[in-house]
Amino acid sequence: MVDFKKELALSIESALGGKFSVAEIKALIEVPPTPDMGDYALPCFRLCKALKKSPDEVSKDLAENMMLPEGIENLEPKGPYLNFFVGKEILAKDVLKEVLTKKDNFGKSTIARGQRLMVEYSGPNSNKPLHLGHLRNNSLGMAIANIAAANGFDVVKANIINDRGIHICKSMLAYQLFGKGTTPEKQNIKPDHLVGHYYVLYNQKVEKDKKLEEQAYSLLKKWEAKDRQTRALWKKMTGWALAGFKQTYKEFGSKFDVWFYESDFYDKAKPLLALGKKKGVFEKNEDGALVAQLEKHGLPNKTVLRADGTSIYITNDLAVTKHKFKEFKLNESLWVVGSEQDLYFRQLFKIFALLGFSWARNCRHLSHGMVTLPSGKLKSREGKVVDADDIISELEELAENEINKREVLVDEKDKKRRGRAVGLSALKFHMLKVAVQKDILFDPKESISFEGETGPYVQYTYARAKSILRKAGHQGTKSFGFMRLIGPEEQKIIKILETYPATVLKSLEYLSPHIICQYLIELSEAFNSFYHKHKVLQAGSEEIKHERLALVQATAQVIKNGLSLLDIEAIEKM
RNA sequence: GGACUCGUAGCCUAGUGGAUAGGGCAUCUGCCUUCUAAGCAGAGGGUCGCCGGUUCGAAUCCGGCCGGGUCCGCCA
Repeated sequence: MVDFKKELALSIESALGGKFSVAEIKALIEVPPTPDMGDYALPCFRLCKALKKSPDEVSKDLAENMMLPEGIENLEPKGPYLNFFVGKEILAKDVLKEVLTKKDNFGKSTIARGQRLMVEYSGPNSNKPLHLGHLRNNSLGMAIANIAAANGFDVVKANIINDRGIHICKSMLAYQLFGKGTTPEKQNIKPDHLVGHYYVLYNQKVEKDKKLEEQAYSLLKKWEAKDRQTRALWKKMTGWALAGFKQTYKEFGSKFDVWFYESDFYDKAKPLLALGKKKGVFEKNEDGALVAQLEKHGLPNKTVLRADGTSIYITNDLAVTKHKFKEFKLNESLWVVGSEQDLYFRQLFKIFALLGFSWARNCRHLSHGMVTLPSGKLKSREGKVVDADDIISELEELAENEINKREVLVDEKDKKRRGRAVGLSALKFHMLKVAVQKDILFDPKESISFEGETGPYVQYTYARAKSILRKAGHQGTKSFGFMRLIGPEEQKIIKILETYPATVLKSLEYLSPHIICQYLIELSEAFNSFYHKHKVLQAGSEEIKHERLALVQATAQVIKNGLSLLDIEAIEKM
């Protein structure tokens, strides 16, 4: 595609006699608020001082003196702004040809080629099932991984299972005391839910019996001492939890290339701890615990090893991260984790820097807001959560009901498949469309809709477009002379299509999938307006019909490309 | 108490220095013998938390204040 901003900047630069660089001018050029003001505009405020003229004069003089680049048909000074108009036919041809020849690759770039990026997300504790918070995290992790890959990153999607620690021992203890050797099969319950049941039970029982705390702790010591019985129980229960997670991931669409288990790393931090002691980064405090001395660096100190020598979360993270960079030869590592761990990651990364690892500066925490309920924070300990499996199946069912309302005699299997696609898109889009750092208040009764700015709305737009192409028997556009797509509705779509590649780059730059969501909403709105105003199949002439079909095909293509970045399925029929 | 973060119509939300602050939900009015009404067109609804500052220009940057949230564990 022609880079009109660059072409304009070149012309303006030479008209101004080199007083400003092309890059400076290009950065100033923007898109005016409404189409009647043109396609591009130069605000002249920044230029006027050096030129010793008023911005209005600069704009007027430029309008008289500059050469119009090819494709720019007109220009118009309007007060301090200089507005440019791209030829409608040229724009249509330029954009549609690009979309329809690149197809699935439209919007991809190679700016990060050769860079290996690990995206770590999900990170569940193996003592309870996944909940809605995990689903936001998973949606983000997948979208970020897709967006990075679309820009050339060699992405490694990683999951670290927190399968050891005091919290695991709590579920184990409750099961030991009250489980009577039951199994998920005997209870006919999803295995991770059985484990979660005992975690909640522990927290109920410990209210009345504080001795359970000591018992859980002694279980942890036995575990670290590799006590055979304890390990056997642990293996059984984490196996259940993991089997359950994998079912949920499969249903939700979460994918991972690598699985890390904390239990493989809890005792691998010794060399790092020794290094830290040698460098004076870690010091024993009066109780005997090993503490990272961060206060002189503006952060609170952080314990890295308990006084009794057992590991805590950060002990593992030290070892895992070193392993990650070394074994996977990473250029960068990104942790997709909630904002409640902001301080933790600042401490962790600071420790890496103090230990002298060069990769410390390539660690990044993608912090996201929490999901809260009208009654407040999600609390697994009290069982006050929106369970991931429940909410997924609930939405799939709601979507199936919607299909039932609209269609009779649908094939059951097909209905299930479509219901699943629509339900998941409602859920994922809902959590991806807001800026990452914002908290999301989730009201189970009201939050998820299939109308308005939603995933299903975008899917619906796609299905409409595909339906037209089907009915037209459209085989795909082969020739690219578009002289008739000059109406405001058509031009609006074309201009939005044009900005897709820049939108994808922006969402990578800011690590913000919501930019893609906003884009898809805007494109869908433009297409639906066009759809209502103009007929494609019964257009005035065969030429118009063919050109409009190309526009429909290009719109469908870009919606599909955008949705795939969000890990949402574009379906042929709603 | 300190650090971080958020504050935009009744509710949710976009906006990372530029022209008249965009959308969605809810409310109201129209539009299905015409390519899928999960849609479209339109109406009403705004002290962009408050006060200062920087700037030709501030929802956006800076300072202060107010309000919500999170964190400041030898939990994860």
